[in-house]
Amino acid sequence: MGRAPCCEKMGLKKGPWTPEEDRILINHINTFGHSNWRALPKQAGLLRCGKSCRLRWANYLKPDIKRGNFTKEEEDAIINLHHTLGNRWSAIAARLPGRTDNEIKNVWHTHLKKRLPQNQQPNNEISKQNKKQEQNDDQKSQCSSDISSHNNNNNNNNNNSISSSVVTTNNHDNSNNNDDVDSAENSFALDDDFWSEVLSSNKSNNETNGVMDIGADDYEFQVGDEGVFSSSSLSLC
DNA sequence: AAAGTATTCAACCGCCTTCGG
DNA sequence: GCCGAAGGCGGTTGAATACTT
Repeated sequence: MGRAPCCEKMGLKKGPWTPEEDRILINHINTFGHSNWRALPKQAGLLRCGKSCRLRWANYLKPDIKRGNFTKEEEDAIINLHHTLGNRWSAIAARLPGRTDNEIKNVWHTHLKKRLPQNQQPNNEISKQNKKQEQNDDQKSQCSSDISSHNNNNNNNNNNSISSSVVTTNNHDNSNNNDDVDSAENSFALDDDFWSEVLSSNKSNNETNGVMDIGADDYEFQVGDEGVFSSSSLSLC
């Protein structure tokens, strides 16, 4: 039957985005949202396909994106999450607030992969086997995405550190994929514990709103307001 | 200083999944 | 239940930049 191209090839611009295009896209999304990516470029007057707009927004323009180098803690978290989840960058990104899947993927391929000893090279089968399970998990709760989507207003300053203890207990080798599936679930539990722990300790220290200290850096957040980091969204059900 | 090589990262491509008619 | 459109994801590419010789 043939697959329709993602966008009309004629007349649509490709390649790096200009500041002007960025400005147009940001203004349009801030005003109208992005309920329909395919229609968005036309409405906004951009000569881009919807996919390109979505990618630009998701990976670069979205306000809660944290730019700059990855902290040691973040890198450790990525390594451990990758060990657990495989190449499921979006799932990893969902656990690292402010970081995008593309960014994580890049940093993995450019830095982190090289650190692994030969016998710990990733086994991509993990990701395939876990995919269904993860989808079920995601359906049960939007907890992961909530983590990233609820920390608006913290961008730029939120040099928040993810404790390496989040996921550091998976030191088993990856030769047994079935074990990995189980371990993955266990590590999700660890993940949950981590966030609950962070939040509960924060609550005791800072009441409901204030500065969360996780690791070396402070993390500002508010509880309850729409669109901000909230303990209810992080409890991971 | 110039040329060659390596590295980084934004962006694209194509497949898969989801959703609505 | 089927089909097509749209969104989302991971793999890959290639231009820009950094580094080495």
